Amino acid sequence: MAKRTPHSGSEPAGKLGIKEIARRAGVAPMTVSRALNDPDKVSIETRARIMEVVAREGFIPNQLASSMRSARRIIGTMVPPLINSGIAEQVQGMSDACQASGHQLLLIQGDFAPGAEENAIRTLLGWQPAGLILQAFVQSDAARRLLISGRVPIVEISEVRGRDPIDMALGVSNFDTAYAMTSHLLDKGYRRIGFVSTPVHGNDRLQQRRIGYRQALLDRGHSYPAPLEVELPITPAGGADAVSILTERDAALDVIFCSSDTLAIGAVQECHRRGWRIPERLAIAGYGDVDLASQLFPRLTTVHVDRYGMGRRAVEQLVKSLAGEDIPKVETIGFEIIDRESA
Amino acid sequence: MAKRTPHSGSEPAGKLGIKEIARRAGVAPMTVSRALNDPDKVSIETRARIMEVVAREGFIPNQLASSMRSARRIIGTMVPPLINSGIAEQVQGMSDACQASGHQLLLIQGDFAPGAEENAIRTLLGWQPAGLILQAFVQSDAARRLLISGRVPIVEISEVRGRDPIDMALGVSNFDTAYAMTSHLLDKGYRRIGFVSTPVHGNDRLQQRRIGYRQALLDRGHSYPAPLEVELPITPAGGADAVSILTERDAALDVIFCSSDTLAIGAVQECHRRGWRIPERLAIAGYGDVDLASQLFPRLTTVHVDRYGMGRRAVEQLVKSLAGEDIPKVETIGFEIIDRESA
DNA sequence: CTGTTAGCGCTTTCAG
DNA sequence: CTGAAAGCGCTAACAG
Repeated sequence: MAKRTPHSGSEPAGKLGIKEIARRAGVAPMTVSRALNDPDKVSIETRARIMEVVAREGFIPNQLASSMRSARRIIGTMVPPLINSGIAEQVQGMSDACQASGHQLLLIQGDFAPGAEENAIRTLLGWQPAGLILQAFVQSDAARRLLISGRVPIVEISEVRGRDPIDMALGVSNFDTAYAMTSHLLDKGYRRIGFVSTPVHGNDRLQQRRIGYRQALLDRGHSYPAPLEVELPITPAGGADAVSILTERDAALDVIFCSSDTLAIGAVQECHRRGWRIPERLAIAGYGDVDLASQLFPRLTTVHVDRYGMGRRAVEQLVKSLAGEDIPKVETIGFEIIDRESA
Repeated sequence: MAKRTPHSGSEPAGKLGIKEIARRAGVAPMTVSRALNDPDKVSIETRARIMEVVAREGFIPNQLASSMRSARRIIGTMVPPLINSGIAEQVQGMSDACQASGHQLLLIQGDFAPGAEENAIRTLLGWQPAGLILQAFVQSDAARRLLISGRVPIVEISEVRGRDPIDMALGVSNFDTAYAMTSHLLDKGYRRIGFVSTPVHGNDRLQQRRIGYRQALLDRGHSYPAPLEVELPITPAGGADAVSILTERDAALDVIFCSSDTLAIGAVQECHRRGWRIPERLAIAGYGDVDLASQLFPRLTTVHVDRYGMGRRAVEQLVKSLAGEDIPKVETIGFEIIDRESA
C-alpha cells in the first residue's frame, strides 16, 4: 500500500486552476471538472485524491469560466430603493430562494428614470443571467423590446390586474386589496374615509389602489368624495401632512386609509402629537403590514401582503420555467385584511 | 457618396457576438471590441459604422467573457438580513457607488452561521470579484484564511475599535458613540439610565456600545448599575419588553438608552400604551437615526450614523485601492448625537 | 488606425 | 471510468 504522499508541497505554484489541480493530482483537467460537478462519473479513489488536493490548496472554481461553457447561474434583479417599505423583504426572499437553487443574485437598484431603466436592463442582460426579476416600473417600450429580445425568462413583480406580462407576472391585485380594506372600513361603520397615496401617475399599483377605494365607496352607495384624496410622498412626514390636510378639508373625517404603512405610521404620530385618540377622534388604516405595524400604539389595521414570499416565489417561478415546467402567465398572491385597533 | 446601405437585414443570423457584429460591419472583431471599450482608438468613420450595427442588432456584450480576459467588474458583498435597520441604506449606498464606478453588485445575504459564512465567501470568491465588502460577522478563522488567500481587496464595515482588519476597515467606533450618548444623557440630568441590546455575545459592535455606556457612567462617578441592562431581540417588541422589564427592576428609572432605533420605537409605543408621558415619565434614546426617528412622536433622540455614506465609501475605497492608491487601513466614520424630544 | 494570434478557465464532445 | 481536442466570447499583445 505504498500510497504516494500527495503533499510534496513545493511544486512550482502556477495559477491555481483546474489544470493545476489536475497536475498535482496526476489526472487530466477534465477529470477534476467531473469530480467537482458530477462526482458519480469518477471512481471513488480518483475522486478522493482530487478532493484532497482541492481542499489542501483551497481551490475555488472560476464561476465566470464555468458559466460561459455551461448553465447560467445568475439571476438579475432591478428594484426600487431598498429603503422603501417591503422591497427589502422581497429581496431577502429572492436571496434566500437563490441560495436554495444554487443561483446568484445580481442586484441593480435605484430610482429609475425611463432611460436609466433601459440601461439597467442592458447591464443585467450583459451578465448572461438565467433569468430576470423586475419590479413594475414605467417600462418604456424600448426597455420592453430589449427584454423580449433578451430571450431570458422574466418575472415581473407587479400589479396583476389587467397586465399583459412580458413573460410571467406575480403579485397582488392592488384593486382588490384596496377594495377589501375600504369595504372593511365601511363595515366597521366608518363613513367619511380619506385616502392618501403618492402621486399615482405612472404607478399602476397606486393607481389600482385608488380605483379600488373609489369603487368600494360607489358600490356601497356612497357618492365618493374627491376632496378626501391627497397625493403626498411616501414618508412618515407625508402621513402627518395627510392628517392636517384632510381634517382641514373635512372636519368630520372618520378615518384615513393610507396606501402605505409608512404613511400610516406618520399619521398615527401626528395624532399623538395633537393629542387625538385613535381610533375615536380619527382612525388610521395602512397598507403593507410592516414589522412595526403590529407594535405601534395603537396597533395598525392594515393590508398584509407577503413580500418575502413574493420574492421567493419569483425565483422559484424562474427556476421552474428554466427546468421546462409550464408556469402560469400570471400568478396572484393572496392578501389579508389585518384588523387591529387603529381603525 | 455611394454609401453601402448596411441594413441588408437578411444575412444568416449566427449567434450575436462581437464576431457577428464584426462580420456585418466588415471589420475585425478586435475593432468592434475597441469601438466599444476604447472608442478613441478607432476612426470616427469605422466607429460610426460599427455602432450603427450594434444599435440595430441590439447587441449587448457578454460581460462574463469580457471579465475573464480583462478587468474584474464584480463587487461581492455579504450582508446580514436587509430587514435589519440600516443595512438596506448601506446596500443602497454600495449599489449607487457601484453604478458610478461601473461595477456590479453581487449580493449574498442571510443569517450566517459560522459554516455558512465560510461558504458564502467561497461563493463570492468564485465569481472573481474585483473586491469584497463584508459586514463584521463572527468570521471564523477558516473564513479569514479563505479571504486572505483570495488576494482580493476587502473592506470590512464594522466596529473599528481595536480591530485588526483583514485588509481595510470602515466604520464607527461603537464605543465612542455609546459613550457620547450616555454622557449626553447624563448632561441632560438623567441619572438612572437603562440599556437594552441584543445578546452582545459574538457581536463586537453591540459589545462596544455596552462598554461605552458603562465607561461613561463610571467616568462620571456613577457606580454602574448592572441590573439596568437587558438583552432582548432587536425588534419593536423587544423595545416594549425592555420598558416592562427595566421599570420593574427599578421603578425610578429615568431613561432607557436603546442600542437600536428599532428597539427605541417599540419602547416609545409601549409608553403610549401605558399612557406614560415621554420624556417626563420615562425618556427614550435610540441609535441609528432611521427615517422614522424624526417623525415619531415624540421625535427620537438618537445617534446618527451615515449608513448610506458608509456603503458608498466602502465601494470607493475598494475602487481606489484597485487603482493602486494608498488607502488607510482603518477609516473612522463620524457620528452625531441628535438631540430631540424623546430624551 | 486596424488586423492577427493566442489564450482566459472551464466544459462539451468524442474517443479511448 | 478517463483523456484529448476544441471552443465559449472576448481582449492583451503584438504586428502591420
